Amino acid sequence: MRLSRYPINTAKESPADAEVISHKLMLRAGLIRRLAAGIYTFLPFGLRTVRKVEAIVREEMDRAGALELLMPAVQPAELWQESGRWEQYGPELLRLKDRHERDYVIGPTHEEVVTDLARRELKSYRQLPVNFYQIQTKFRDEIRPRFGVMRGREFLMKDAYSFHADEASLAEGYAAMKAAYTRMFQRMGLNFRAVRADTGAIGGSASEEFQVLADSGEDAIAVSDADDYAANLELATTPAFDGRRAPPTQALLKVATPGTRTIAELMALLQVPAARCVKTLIVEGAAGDVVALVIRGDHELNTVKAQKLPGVATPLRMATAARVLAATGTAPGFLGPVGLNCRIVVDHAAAALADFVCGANEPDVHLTGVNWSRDLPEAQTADLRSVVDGDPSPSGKGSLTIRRGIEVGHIFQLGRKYSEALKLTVLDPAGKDLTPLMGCYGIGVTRIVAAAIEQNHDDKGIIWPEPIAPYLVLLVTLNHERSEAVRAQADRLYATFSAAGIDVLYDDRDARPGVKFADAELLGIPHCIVIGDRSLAAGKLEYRNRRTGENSEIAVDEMVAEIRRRLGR
RNA sequence: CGGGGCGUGGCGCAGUCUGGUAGCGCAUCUGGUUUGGGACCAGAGGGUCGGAGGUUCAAAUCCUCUCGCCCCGACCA
Repeated sequence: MRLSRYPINTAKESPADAEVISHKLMLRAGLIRRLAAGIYTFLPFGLRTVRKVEAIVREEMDRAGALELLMPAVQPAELWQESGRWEQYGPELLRLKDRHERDYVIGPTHEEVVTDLARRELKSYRQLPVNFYQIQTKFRDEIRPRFGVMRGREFLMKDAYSFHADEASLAEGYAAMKAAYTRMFQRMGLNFRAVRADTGAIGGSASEEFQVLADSGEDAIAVSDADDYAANLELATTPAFDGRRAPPTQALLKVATPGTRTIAELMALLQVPAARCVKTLIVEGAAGDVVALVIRGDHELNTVKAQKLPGVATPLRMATAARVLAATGTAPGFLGPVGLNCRIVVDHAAAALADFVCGANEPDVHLTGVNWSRDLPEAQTADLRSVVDGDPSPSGKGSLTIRRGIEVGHIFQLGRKYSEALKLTVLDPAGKDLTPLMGCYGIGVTRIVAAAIEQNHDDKGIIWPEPIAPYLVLLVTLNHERSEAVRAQADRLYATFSAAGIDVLYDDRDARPGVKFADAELLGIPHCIVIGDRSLAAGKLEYRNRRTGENSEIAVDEMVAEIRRRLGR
């Protein structure tokens, strides 16, 4: 494409409401334009990258044997009522009425539609397993859309749904998808991890997220430095308390700690590290009672883990101050496990402590030199906290680091949630009804574009990974208005690359060199050829590599071959 | 939904406190000079100051209501 015929300008400044680098660069480089909150137009440059991502996704899905189809964005409410999600999904589901006052939704996901399709088409176990996928526009009315297309309300998603006769087949299909996803993200040149994820309300036995590592990511993940263990912080674990702890060396002591309610205040007053203190959190129990959760002072309660504990209310609710007073006789700030008259669950790390500090269940008093067994009974232990940097990996090898990630893919073993709700059955070999198991597999196509930029940029602009670059080669002419030779040479190269099917962008604008170089860097095309009188006089052209910064002179006659060599084609 | 902030040419902002009839940079257009890292000179177009109502001789500026956007949090898979 010739830039002189492209009407979208780049910008030196980015709009004030853009926060993360990918959003700023996408606006400045003219990849997207905002239409409404979380709703964006993809301009030609942006769309080209979207299409490249789609092509890779499609190739790998097809290779894995999945079948592409295209389902409607607008879906009748009846299906959602049948699955129960009309009530469950909440305000994120965009609902609308047609002219006959019939209810519809704009699909945030397609389990209902694909299961409806399956129950109409699939009759026999012989048709299983099968995996249907599509690349299609989704709408989720996010509470807070942000970061451009990273968390938009309307976005492109690849969603796939597999149907299986038994668990073994589901596990096989799931593994095939995991392998396909791994290949896709590798091909896109992304630095990512497959991380174990909470299955949440959807349930099911396995779920992994594909997280692109980036500081701006909205998810926290724990990554092992010694093997491939990686998990969402929501469920990352570290080895449990093994029963060994240091012997007591201090006597149990009551100390006056007036007004000292926080761990930070306690550390300052008693000159003890937070890791030697415990905090006692009172949460609502499932039976109308309360449960005390004991965590080391430097650790954070993990709500996902805590609410999975038997006897704890779901969702997790902290007890009110009044409830705490009624149950313990004292107010939050001076609670401790010693002599506490309710169910106590202790985090493994807190259980491993000796000579620790805690509240005395009396106002303005704490205990020091507290030891399990000696001063209070051993209590039930559990994994209650979020792991922190440096915790040992649960695999026993290496330690964990907390990283930020952008979730670009998520694979699930769904089980029979939707096949049961929508009464999908096929006949088994004995002629009996069989309710298939399902898996679902999502990829945020437009989010990948933003995630790729988060990971591939410098202070000048985007640095596209070759496989998803909107163009592979950029031709930049310098002062072609004054040089017929420059223009002719550039035109020839443009024709050559075009004929060879190599995506080439031709900056043939009547602009000054500085403008063209700045835009070249902003747009981030991997390979740039500069055609100017100066080098042309010596029979050379200039080659610039956006990623490595390489800047070399190559003979005119060799340039095309050199580019092809670098592109491997 | 709670808290905070912001709405002034396409973009970035000043002007608001202390009312006096809208300005700067970028971008765009015209002419000229320039030409290997976002040129310079001269000129031009473009804004009912988010919207509605009110106060006032006079409102971007003060008051009321309202809409939109952004940030933090809660919520959500």
